[in-house]
Amino acid sequence: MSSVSIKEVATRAGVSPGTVSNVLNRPEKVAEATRTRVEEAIRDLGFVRHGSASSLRAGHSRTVGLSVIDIGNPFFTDVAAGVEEVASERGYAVILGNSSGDRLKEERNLLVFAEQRVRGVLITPAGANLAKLDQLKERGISVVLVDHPAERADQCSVAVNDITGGSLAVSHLLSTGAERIAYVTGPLTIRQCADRLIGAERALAAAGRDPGETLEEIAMSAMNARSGQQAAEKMIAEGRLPDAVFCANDLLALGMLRGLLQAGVRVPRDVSLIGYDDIDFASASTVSLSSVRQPTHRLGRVATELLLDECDNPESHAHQQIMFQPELVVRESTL
Amino acid sequence: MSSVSIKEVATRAGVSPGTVSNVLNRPEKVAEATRTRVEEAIRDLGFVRHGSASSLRAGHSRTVGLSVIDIGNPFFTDVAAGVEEVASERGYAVILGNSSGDRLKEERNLLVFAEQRVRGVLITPAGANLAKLDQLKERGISVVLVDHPAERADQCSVAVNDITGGSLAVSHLLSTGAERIAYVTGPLTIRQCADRLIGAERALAAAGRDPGETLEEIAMSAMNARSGQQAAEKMIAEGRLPDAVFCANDLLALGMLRGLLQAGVRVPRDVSLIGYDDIDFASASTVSLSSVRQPTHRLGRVATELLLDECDNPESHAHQQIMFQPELVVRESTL
DNA sequence: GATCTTCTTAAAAACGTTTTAACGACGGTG
DNA sequence: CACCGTCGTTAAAACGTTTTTAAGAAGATC
Repeated sequence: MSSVSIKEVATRAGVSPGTVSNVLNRPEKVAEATRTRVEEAIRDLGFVRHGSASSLRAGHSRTVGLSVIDIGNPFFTDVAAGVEEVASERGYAVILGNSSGDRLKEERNLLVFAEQRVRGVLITPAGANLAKLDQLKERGISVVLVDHPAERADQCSVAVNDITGGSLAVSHLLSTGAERIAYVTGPLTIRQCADRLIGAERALAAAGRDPGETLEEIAMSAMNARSGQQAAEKMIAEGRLPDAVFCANDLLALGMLRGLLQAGVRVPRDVSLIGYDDIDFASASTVSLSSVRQPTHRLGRVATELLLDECDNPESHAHQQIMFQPELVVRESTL
Repeated sequence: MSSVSIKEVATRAGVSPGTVSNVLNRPEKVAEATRTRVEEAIRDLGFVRHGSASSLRAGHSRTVGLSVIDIGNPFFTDVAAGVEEVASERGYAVILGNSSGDRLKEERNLLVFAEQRVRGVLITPAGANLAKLDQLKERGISVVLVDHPAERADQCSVAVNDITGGSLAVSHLLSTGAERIAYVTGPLTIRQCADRLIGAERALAAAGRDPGETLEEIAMSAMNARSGQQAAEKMIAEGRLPDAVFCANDLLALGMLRGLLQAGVRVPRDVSLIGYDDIDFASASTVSLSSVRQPTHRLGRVATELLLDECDNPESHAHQQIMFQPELVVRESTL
């Protein structure tokens, strides 16, 4: 209602609006005495800057857009937490969009971001909306790809090497003596799932095994615990248990674990099991789950730092495609 | 960069800027022919409305602020998903703030919301920042309390009855024959923890038990799986196992489960166990976890609907304090 | 054919800030 | 003593919308 404007602050402090603006944005430019006077006036009147007016005139806002595929997945939640942390530290607000893997929803999120004239966008692309992203850049909105390596050099991206991750997992399984391995995954159209498979095959090749003989793929439509359990039931029904199971994420692995134990299969004695992501619940499960850890929180932090650097130093900024390396975490399920 | 303004759309369509604005905001006020002409121009030029300019002039933005206590907790994640859903449906953007239970951080979030001139704020209060919330309302920003019943009638709130929830859990434990029950909780300064305790005591009283005899409180400083496991280890070290354990949330319960099983305690045969929240992982754990389900997703949806109703129909809007009822979910851990 | 309605569009002011160019005062230098 | 930077401040224009008021055109009525 009673919104205090910069003008009222100015009259109370006995200066011009321009000076108040300077106090707000370039405090070093204004004399000590007047500055404190203005700051007092601001406090007394409870003035808070009108972000819209500010960004209208300045040409850019202090907000970033974040579009994730599934806010319910602990992986993305961790990323989001990292993003929020950095943004908040630097005085930026985060506008959250959840695409649910839906291309249209993602497009709508991008439109909202464009309307809000966000300073930049962090996105884990779901659909093939790359063209839309270029449109954003033409509008002067920087874009950083999260958990998706950029194909081109004029773009920043932060990702984790999923091929390495797949190799780590399968090499480890081989080292425990596995001869037949099942790869339980989501749709192979998902880049992460496909890359982890490639890594798995490389590890087999490096060990002199024939992937066709050693590895069996079980692709589920969803990547949650329910699907994992269904995969387990299917395996058991068919009566051909592998020595080891590699799941494309921890939710699948937790479901698999439950399915196996319920059928009386001992983990890891009968079947070794490894997941991916190392979500918190991986270590909390009864047979604690081996997994491939990704620096999720850092992913979010670094992506945001990259983005804000690109915004604040557009000239000196060098685009980077950062690729983190995943890390093997051995727990009880693969002893 | 090349931001298309309403003016350019106007010239291309051969109308005035005002007419374009009408097409955008009151399409029914403008003749069919000109409207389609303007819409074409908008499409051809790739015009997107400048949100800042719009809210500056209109006096309000199409954004809501959401401040949660811990974005890493699946409970809040579910709430956030519900919020995002409704907001997105109605063309609102969600600005996300994570208070991490820190009072100062929460205050900073509210400041950011105020600067962005959000239309309204959804908040699960962490600190005692109720005064700050009143300041927001004076500024014309509506506030809806989430998972926290409003003390006053001039405020909307959405919560779940934690007293009932505590009763449900403990009544159920009693029905399985428990004589001595442990309540593993976070700090009792947290309203939810305290209310669930009250409910537990009521259930005991209703069953004619003496709370002092039957119930032992174990308060941990954090409410995660690690704390739950520590609580289990402490109980085992002291050598006095209760018949049943009621944990104030599922993270604690999962840790407790792991701690008990590792020590060779059988669940539910030796000790029954029930958690709270019914997060996805509750059903996925090896001994699936009984829990008290809260309508988390709905909590977020309803809170947002309430908020947007208050914004859009300020006159006809009636403040509501909605209290949902929790629901007992019985699984293997309390058979 | 003139006047009056009704419907549609145009023109201009306003929202609250940032920014640029200009200005005055003050010391220091020639 | 005149001149010239420097520093601190101000006045005014601009950002892209929305909204209000006024004007114009088309059609209807007498």
